Amino acid sequence: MLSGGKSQSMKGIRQLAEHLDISIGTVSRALNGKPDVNEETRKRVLAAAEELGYVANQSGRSLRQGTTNVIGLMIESSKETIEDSDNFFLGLTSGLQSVLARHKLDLIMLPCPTDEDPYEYLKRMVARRVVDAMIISATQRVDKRIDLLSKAKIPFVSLGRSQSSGNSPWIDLDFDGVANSAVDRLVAHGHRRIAIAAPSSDINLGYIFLDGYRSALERHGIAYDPSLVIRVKTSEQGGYQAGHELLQIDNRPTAVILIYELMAIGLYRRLTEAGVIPGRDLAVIGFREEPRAKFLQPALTCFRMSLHDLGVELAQTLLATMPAYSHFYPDSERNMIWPLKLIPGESDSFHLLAAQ
Amino acid sequence: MLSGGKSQSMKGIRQLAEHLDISIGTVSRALNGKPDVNEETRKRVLAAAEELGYVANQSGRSLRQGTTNVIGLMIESSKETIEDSDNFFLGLTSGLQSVLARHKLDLIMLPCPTDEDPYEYLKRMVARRVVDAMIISATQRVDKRIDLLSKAKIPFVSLGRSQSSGNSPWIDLDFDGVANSAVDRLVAHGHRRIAIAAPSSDINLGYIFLDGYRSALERHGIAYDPSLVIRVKTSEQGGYQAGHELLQIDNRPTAVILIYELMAIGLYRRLTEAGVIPGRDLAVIGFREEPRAKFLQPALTCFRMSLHDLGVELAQTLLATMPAYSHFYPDSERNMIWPLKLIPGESDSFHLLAAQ
DNA sequence: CATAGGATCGTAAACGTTTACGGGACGCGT
DNA sequence: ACGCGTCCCGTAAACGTTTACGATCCTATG
Repeated sequence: MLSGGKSQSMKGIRQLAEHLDISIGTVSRALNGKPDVNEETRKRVLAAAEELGYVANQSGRSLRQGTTNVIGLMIESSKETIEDSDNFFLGLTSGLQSVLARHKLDLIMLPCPTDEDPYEYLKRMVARRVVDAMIISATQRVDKRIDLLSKAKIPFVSLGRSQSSGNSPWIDLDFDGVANSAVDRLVAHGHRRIAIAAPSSDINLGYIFLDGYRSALERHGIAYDPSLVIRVKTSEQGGYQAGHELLQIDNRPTAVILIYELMAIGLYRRLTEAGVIPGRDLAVIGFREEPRAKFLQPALTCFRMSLHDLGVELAQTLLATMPAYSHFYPDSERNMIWPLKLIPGESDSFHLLAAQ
Repeated sequence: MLSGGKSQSMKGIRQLAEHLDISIGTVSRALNGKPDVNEETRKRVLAAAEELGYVANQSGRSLRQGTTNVIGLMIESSKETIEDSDNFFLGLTSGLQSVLARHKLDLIMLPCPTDEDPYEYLKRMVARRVVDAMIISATQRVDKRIDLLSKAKIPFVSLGRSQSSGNSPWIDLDFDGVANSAVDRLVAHGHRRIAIAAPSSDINLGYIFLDGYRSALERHGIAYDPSLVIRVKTSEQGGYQAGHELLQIDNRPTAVILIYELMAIGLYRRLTEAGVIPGRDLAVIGFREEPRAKFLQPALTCFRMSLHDLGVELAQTLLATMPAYSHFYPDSERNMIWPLKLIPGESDSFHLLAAQ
């Protein structure tokens, strides 16, 4: 046949094989780096595949070997977590992909529709066998998704620990540590009435954060005052709202800890409206990398981390639980508390002791 | 056999079939709503499937019918567009999914790694046949991806028109209209020196936006002054930068048009630092839904849109080009300019004429 | 009663790939 | 000459599903 067209429509491995006058089995082995194939012919095969633009059909491959080479990152836009912005996930994917790419694994994001139950959504995706493994975020305090994945024996790692996590792998931000050092720092500056803004404690991070706050107060011999705990959403609006409620507390606190930096923007605005100057009349400490808060004035004292690095760690933790890849990451921790770094600003720099 | 366990491990349609003592073909037809199956047995099948938690293996299904029932949304984090920040994509998916769900189509997001060429990435995904159709964003002024998809006969719609789009479907924001009415409005307030901040014109939206700006000036008999065009990134930093450059233009402009609302936050900050009050000393008009800009003071005059609705429209436009679904959307436009609504604020409310 | 035809179902091929298995060619040592 | 091992390759089965086709049963009609 003379129609050995250049970039003709490439149907499948079969066409590629007869174009090369080689059996289809050999072509497959050549492409997949299997042994038992002459180095000479392997080169020919690879060249031809490149030229004709052949890429293996994913369905056929998955069907045969029961694996998809795809890792799923489930995302949802819940307004109670600090993980629901495009920036957060795009930051993560960068780190995730840098690891996954080494193993020829692809990452896809699975956005759970707002009107669907996350559990049911995940169930569907898992049953369809569209991913080999999962990364879940916005972990709830009790999270059925974890049981589901465990039972289905789908490798996974959750961003955020949960009561449901038995010995399942997770990475969680160091809410406890952050709450503690925030309190420590404020107390060292002379503050005794320290408010805190956190989301509803259905979300585990809210729970842990608050727990760290309470234990830190106790450590300093400061009585826990429930009226200083402000329940708001972790958004800019939430910060505005927090500022509003803060101003109405009698015997106003002299400092406030925010669970999410983004809230600081709203908080500043509300305070400024009321003539209260952040950093002079009220100390503020924030939390988590948030580029949008970068320009605040006075500069926010906060805890930061690298989303990219977190992504890297997540990927490694996940792969370590997958038999086919675990040997690459022999001493990866199954659970991990992700540290954050204090970035001193001026929002909490005034000393009450000196001022009084 | 007595081991008709409840939620035993469900291997496939075969197990389901012999559990029901029905042929595997009938089960398949029953599940897929095909005719030629007794309504009675269909119910039995559906019930059993539900009970045993059977969901069709996606690979087998895709392989057979050459379709995946998955729509891909390609995303990348380029810092030059207005589509890569905050919750743009999460906002879109909400609308997209509300339409796709009706047809039992799933949406996945395909994040292009930052170190990979978007074109190559897309090519890989397409060749693998992992999606039936594509939605691409951050369209470039010339965009090879469009040729690729056209040639591969993969249905797609692009958010943003391009020189490369022949008669391929797209939806684009009404940059032209926005630029025109922004200029109109400012001119009506007496402004003659109107600056504009936009990204590099490799990005098509920058080009179109600027074009609208120029033609509007011309319409009003105002000479186009290149020194009033500020090239910055479409971020908060970009806005800050824009403010900075703006202050250094001699014979300072009295108004500025921003291509992206988020920039307003940075701009306000820079202006305030310099003692220039937005809305009094400089008129500002922004563009695009951006919740973070909601609290700016003075309130930003801007153009807004619903991301959800845009997602709906994108999905419909896409489905209209897919033979299997086109009859659902008979009179869907192939190309569309997405209108934005002017939300008057106070950032441009002062009249130069009155002031002088 | 014969037959047509509709309703319902079973059978088997096909989708594209990977991989276990076996076979041929060749080299080497005995 | 024979046996054995190595290297390379072809053959065919298998993955789970859908669907074209044909078979069976039942009913209505002539």
